[in-house]
Amino acid sequence: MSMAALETTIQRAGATGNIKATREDWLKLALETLISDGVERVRVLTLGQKLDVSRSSFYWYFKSRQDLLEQLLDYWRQTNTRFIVERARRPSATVIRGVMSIFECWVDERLFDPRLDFAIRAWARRSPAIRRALDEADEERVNAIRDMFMRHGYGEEDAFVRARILYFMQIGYYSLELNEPMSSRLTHVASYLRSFTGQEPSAKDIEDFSRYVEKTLSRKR
Amino acid sequence: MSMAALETTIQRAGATGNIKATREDWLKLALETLISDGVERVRVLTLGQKLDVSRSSFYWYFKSRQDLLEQLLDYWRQTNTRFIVERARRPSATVIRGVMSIFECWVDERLFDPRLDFAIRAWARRSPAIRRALDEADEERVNAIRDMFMRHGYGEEDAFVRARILYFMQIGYYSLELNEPMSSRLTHVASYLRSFTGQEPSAKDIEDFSRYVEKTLSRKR
DNA sequence: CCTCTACTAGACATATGTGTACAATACCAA
DNA sequence: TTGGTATTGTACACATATGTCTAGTAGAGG
Repeated sequence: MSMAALETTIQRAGATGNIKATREDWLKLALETLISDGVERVRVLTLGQKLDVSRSSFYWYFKSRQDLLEQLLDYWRQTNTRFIVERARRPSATVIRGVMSIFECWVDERLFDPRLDFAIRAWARRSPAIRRALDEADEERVNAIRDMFMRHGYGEEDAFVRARILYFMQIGYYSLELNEPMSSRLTHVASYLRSFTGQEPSAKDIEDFSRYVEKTLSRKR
Repeated sequence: MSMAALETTIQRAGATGNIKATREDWLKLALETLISDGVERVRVLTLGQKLDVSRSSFYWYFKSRQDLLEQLLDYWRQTNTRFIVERARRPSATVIRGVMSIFECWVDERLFDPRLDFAIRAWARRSPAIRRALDEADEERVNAIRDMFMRHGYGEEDAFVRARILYFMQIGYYSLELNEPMSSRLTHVASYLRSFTGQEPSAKDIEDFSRYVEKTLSRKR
């Protein structure tokens, strides 16, 4: 039995009645649909068909489609921004190490899911409420990175510009959806660290980062 | 009478029958809708309502909704990539001037429309055909920028990385939709030129670029 | 075993979308 | 003025979406 199936069983053991799809099943599928297809495709009917469950079940767990969408936004709020800010605030011996901390988010999708972020960006184009939430998140992220640079002695203006370059460049990278293997991406790490900090990374810096990435990939999912 | 209204009159004078909405009216509105709301919202019914015309007129000009969408993609293909490549190929005395040529696309929406590009990116997530077209465009753009760096003596690997940084950073900037006034953006031009080329821009470089931007903004639309 | 409860199915009402068939209309030219 | 042609309107058929109401049903606990 797979982990996912096991979890589902555990969830269902706690429940009492005639359950085919749990609230979590609906939420998880909705999230996957948001990520891969965009909000427009998050539809009660379609989700129900995929879960092999009548639409009316949906209305037991959720007030309406809008209710579901709001919970998807909450999920994004509580995940994607939090880890970037946390990593940026983490104490570091050098700027290089500080930037490396943030880089961890770019190589570990459990810390930052670029496809979810993109889906929210597309959503924000048509919804002022989402737009506001996204602007707040972007500002919070850039500010956290800027503060990291400032802690390492960069002036406020310089730190701000460097934070922007680091963050914008990464968002742009994700926008292209290149699907490069991690090995190719790693070959550029030294160049990026040099550009972003203006300082030369040591061999040990690069080595430690490679080791971190390897460890992360091995215990993936 | 406005320019747009005049053009419309001229167009209509050439036509013969009972015309309320021209083929160009449909295309233009569809493009605007694609840009501001995404493909999903480009709908025959909705467009017809906005043009105050029955849906059946649409089927006179276009075979189907799919037909219209393909023409929107063609429009994007023939505009957004062309000018970047053209500017990147343009002969330049220094790298700084070369990068400045490309920067012209980032400040003049007639050369590159970031919102259209973003709409195509969102579209590509659900359509393999669009995905292919977009990958080709991204590669063509990066290669053109890389070649520009190589013409100014950068090694192939270095030129490639610099091209990516320049391009990714700009796509990321547009993804955030910051809506900064041009004056704020201009204050960072010297820093960007320095980062992207590794060389110091002259006072005249900055001055010339500011003048170009001013000229561009004044004759806008 | 029986009942309560948490969930599910199916029918209904309504809205919005695509695409087709054919009649109606307005303008130009003969 | 008369007719042809290019465009548009109306009506129809069908698909897909949301949300509500009501009658079930499966399984845990008494």
